[in-house]
Formats: sequence, structure tokens, C-alpha cells
Amino acid sequence: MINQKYLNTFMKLVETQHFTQTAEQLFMTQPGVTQHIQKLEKYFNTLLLQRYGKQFELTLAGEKLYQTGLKMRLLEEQLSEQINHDDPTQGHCSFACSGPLANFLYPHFISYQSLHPQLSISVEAAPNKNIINDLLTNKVDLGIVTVEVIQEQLKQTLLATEELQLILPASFAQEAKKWSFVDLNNIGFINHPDGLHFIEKVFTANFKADYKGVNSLNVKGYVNQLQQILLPVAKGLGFTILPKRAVLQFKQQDQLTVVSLEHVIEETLYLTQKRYRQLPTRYDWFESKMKMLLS
Amino acid sequence: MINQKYLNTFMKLVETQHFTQTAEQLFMTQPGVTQHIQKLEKYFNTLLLQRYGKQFELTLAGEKLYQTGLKMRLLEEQLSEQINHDDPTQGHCSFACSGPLANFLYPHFISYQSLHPQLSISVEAAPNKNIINDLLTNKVDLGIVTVEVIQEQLKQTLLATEELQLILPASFAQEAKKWSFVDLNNIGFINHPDGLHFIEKVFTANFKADYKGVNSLNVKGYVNQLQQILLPVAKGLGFTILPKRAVLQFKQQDQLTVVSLEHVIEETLYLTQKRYRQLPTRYDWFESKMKMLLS
DNA sequence: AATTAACCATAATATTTTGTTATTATGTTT
DNA sequence: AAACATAATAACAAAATATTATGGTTAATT
Repeated sequence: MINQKYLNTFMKLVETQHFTQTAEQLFMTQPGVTQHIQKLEKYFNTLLLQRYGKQFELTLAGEKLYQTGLKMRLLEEQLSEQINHDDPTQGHCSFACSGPLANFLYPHFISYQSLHPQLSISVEAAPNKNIINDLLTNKVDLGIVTVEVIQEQLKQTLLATEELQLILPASFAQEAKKWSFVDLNNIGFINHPDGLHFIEKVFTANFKADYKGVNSLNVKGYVNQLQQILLPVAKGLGFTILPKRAVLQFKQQDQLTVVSLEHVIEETLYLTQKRYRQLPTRYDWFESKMKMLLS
Repeated sequence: MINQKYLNTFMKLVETQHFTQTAEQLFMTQPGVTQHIQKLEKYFNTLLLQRYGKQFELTLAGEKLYQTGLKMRLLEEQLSEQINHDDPTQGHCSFACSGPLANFLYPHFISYQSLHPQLSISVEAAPNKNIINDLLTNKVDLGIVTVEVIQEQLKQTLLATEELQLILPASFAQEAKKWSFVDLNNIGFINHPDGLHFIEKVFTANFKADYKGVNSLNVKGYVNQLQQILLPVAKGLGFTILPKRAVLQFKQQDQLTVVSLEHVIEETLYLTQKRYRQLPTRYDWFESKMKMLLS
């Protein structure tokens, strides 16, 4: 690592062109200046000054070091100015949530971003597990997940609840029919990243007698693209379970039937973040906006 | 100045998230790491780490310091890579010379620049005195002047010689007339930045008997724009003295007469640079190009 | 030309800074 | 509950850094 004190002495020397004056201005003695320059020359293994008489010119290396020094000086100045500032209208904001939620939230975010162009916003759609992992590794700052986390490092606040809907192909629609686990399992399940988690919640509440865990489930497919999960259902290939907001985003609503369940299961959305990590104030707007939109 | 060693320790700590591992990887002991962080926190007068148990998260300040550290690390890497390189096809080249010469040279320079877009080229038209001053203060690296300099800090090589021409309005043209100092002084002198210097050289050689120094000269005007020096001459308002190349650049040649002098005076062009200052190799092409063009 | 003053380099020494060892306190895991 | 791992602190050792004293050059002055 380059010694900044030496570099500073060098820069002052370049500016004064004078060892003794450099020493005076930096409140040190002249031999100190000489030694600093010598240390730098040893460190870079190059002459920095072309000496002649008691004067000198910079060598090419010296010139480059000086230029770099200017840039470093700038970086340092900016840092000490900014290190205790927390501007709510600039910087990077990173979010992760489920696909449907991302689709829903992102338009609101970008209209805010256009008010504050200094903001940079990234929203990643991902399943709960990945979101939690991204939070733990600081890849995102704020996540919305549908599970309570066990990690002590994370903290959560309740954002909203949303109904989980059991979706059948419209072709299977039968008024007031009371569907059983066996009926559904004959049709087959279209899985997705949160699919089994939803099954567990909805089926244990509604089909306690017959449902014996995910192993007994007839899984007919899997897809992790939000827009595509409901396609096989629409085509009559199977049923699935999704949050209401995800179902509403599907184009061909007439191809689907929402089965009304005896025990309505609400999925809970938790705003999740690192417990010991202070978020910049630029996140404040997003937090309150999300609470407003989702409540 | 921020201590780079401390910063380096901090960066490693951010990357390992672990004091002991940081110490091992940097071949130091764990208390050293603790102390480095403490020194940085004292220096910035802010917490950099939010500690909990034996773990920690970065504070906002810590995050900013880490980001700045990354930039500094990059600067340093680039420097140590480049400090002993001297690429002839990139970097800044600065020249100063007389206006006519600048007009003549610059087109050749820019066509070279278009071959090597990494080059940046500046050519400044200025009188000798300014050129010398700019060289001494490192504002330009290479200059062309028409005088021998006295400063020991500068070195010169002969580039070319060029005839100094005495220019009269075309209306004054008289075949084979032998002009005297008094004739000319009646017409009056149009001065320019190098005007008196040229007068001195040409008149002492040609009108030794009558010319008694610049004080006796009838100066009718002054302008330091190359394109405009010959305008008053063309209009019949006075005579002037210019290098041949400057005269050739004037549009209305038919308005001018070049007086043939008994003693032709050649102006000498000296390539001038700092004696103890090595020029980057990117100047090599320019030096040889200029020699080629002007010889 | 001789003298003086200004300036930078070097060597030896003093001082300050930095790093280490030993130890304690506090969590974490078995 | 015991063993282990980790970070903080204090005291001390080591290293880095700065200063004083001095000498050799170069430039300025007489």
C-alpha cells in the first residue's frame, strides 16, 4: 500500500518545487521531506524526480504519481464530506420479492425514480429462500417474504396478508362442488417455487383427513416464470395454488376457476431486512409506499 | 490522510467478516486488526461496524468507506501497472508555437490523432515570450520559438529557418525601387507580438545607416491576430514584417507587395523544451514530423 | 574571485507509531 | 455445564518515522 503521508509530502513538493518550503508548510523538517521522497522512490522502484543542482523536474513516473495523487485526494475529500451524510434522494436501493409482487411494485418505484434521477433501483423477483439468502449476503437490502425467518440476524415487520387461492381449469368448474384431496390429486399439481409451501398450508387446513404430506402429491409440472404458471392450468393440465394478486395478473381469467375453500388461508407478507444493519434513509419512502399499497 | 494500511485491513475484514481470518491473511495478529479498525473509527469519528455478539454489520459510514476503498485500490493498481510504462499512442501532448505555424501544423497533428484516438493534442498559438513561460511552468511540453533562450533550464534544437519578408501595400508597388528607412517610416509600421523583434533584425541588417532603434519607429497599429495583421497593410495603412509562411496564409495576396531586400534575414525556428524533463515517447512522432514538414 | 547564503542529502539519534503477547470478557457449540 | 472460539484491552516490544547535527553543492553577493 502506498503511504499517503509520503504521497502528500510528494504532492506538496511538486506544488512548491521546494523541499524546505514543503517541510515548513507541512510542519516537518527538511530531511523528513527528503526521506519521504526516497521512500516513495524505493517503493515504486523508480526515480520520481530528475534532480539537477538544487532543482528538480518530475520524471514520467513522478508525473503519473502526481496525477494519481490528485485523484486520490479527490476521493478522500469526497469521502470525508459524505461519510456522515445520508441523502434520501440518491444512491442504490435493492429489493427482492416474489414475481407477482415485483410486477406490482416496480411501476410505482420507477415513477418515484423519475422524480429523483440520482436514485438507482433494482427489484429482483425470487423465491423466499433466495431472498433470505440475498439479504444475508447483502445482495439486497430489503426483501418481502411470505415466511417467518428463523435467523436471528434478520428482522421482519408484517406488511400485509393475501389470500391463497386454489385454481382449477375453467373446464373443471362445477357449481358448489366440494373438492376433495383425491379429486385434486387426480387432476395433478402444477408446481412453482413456492408451490409446495402453499400446498402444505392450504391442504393441511382444508383436507386434513386425506392429505399426508407433499410426498403423496401428484405433481404434473413445474415452472418458475410467473406468467407461465397458470398456462398449464388454463389448458386443463392441472391445478395450482397462488396468491390472489398473482392470479389477477393472468390474462385469460375466463380459463380459470377459483375454488372457494372452507378454510381460507392467508399468506402473510413480511418486510424483511438485516437486524443490525441500518438502512439508508432513501429506503424510508419505499417502506411507507409499500405499506400503503399493500394494506 | 487516511492510513492505507488500516484501510486495507478494514477492506479485508469486510470481505472475510472475521477478525481472526483477516489477521491471518494479512500476516498479523488479531488485536492488530481490532486496533486498525479502532484507529479508522477514531479518524473518521464514526462507527464503521455495528457490532453484535462477535459478529458485525457495516454501518452506512463503513459501507461508504469500503466503496471508496475499492476505488482507491483500483487507482493504486492502475498506477503500479502504468508507472513505468510509456505508451506512444496515448496521453496528452501539448505544444505552443507562433500562430502561422500552429495553423500549418495542427491539421497534420489531428490526422495523426484520428489514427490514435487515445491521444489528446493541444496546440497553443502564442508569442515567443509566452511560449517560454509556458514551457517553464510546464503548461506546455514542447514549444517552437524564434529566439535563442537564455534559461539554462531549457534546451533547444534547430528546426528550420524561414525568410522574414517586408510587406508593403500593393498600391505602393514600384518596380526595382530601393526602399529606405525614411520611406518606410513615412508609411508607418503595423506592429504585432513579434513585430519589433523582426524590425530589429531586418532593419539593422538593411538600413544600418538610418535606423536608430525601435524608438524612432513610426508605429501605426498593433494586432495580435494572425489573420488580421496583414489587413491594414492590404488597405494601404502601413507595412509590416512577417515570416514567409505567415504571409502565404493571407487570402488577398494581390493586395500585398513583398519587397526584395539586399540582406535577406532568416528567422530561425528552435524546438524548445525543458532540459531536465524527459518527454514521453508519444512526442517522438511529433518531433520527427515537424522536422520533416519544416525542413 | 572570494565569501556568503540557500538548499538538499546523509548519518546518528530521539520519538512516535505500530504490532505482539498475554489476558479477559463474551458468546457459541458440544 | 464444559470446552471452544472470538474479539477487546493492556502492557510491552519492535518498527517506523521524525529530528538534530552536519556536510557538500549550487547560486548569489561583494
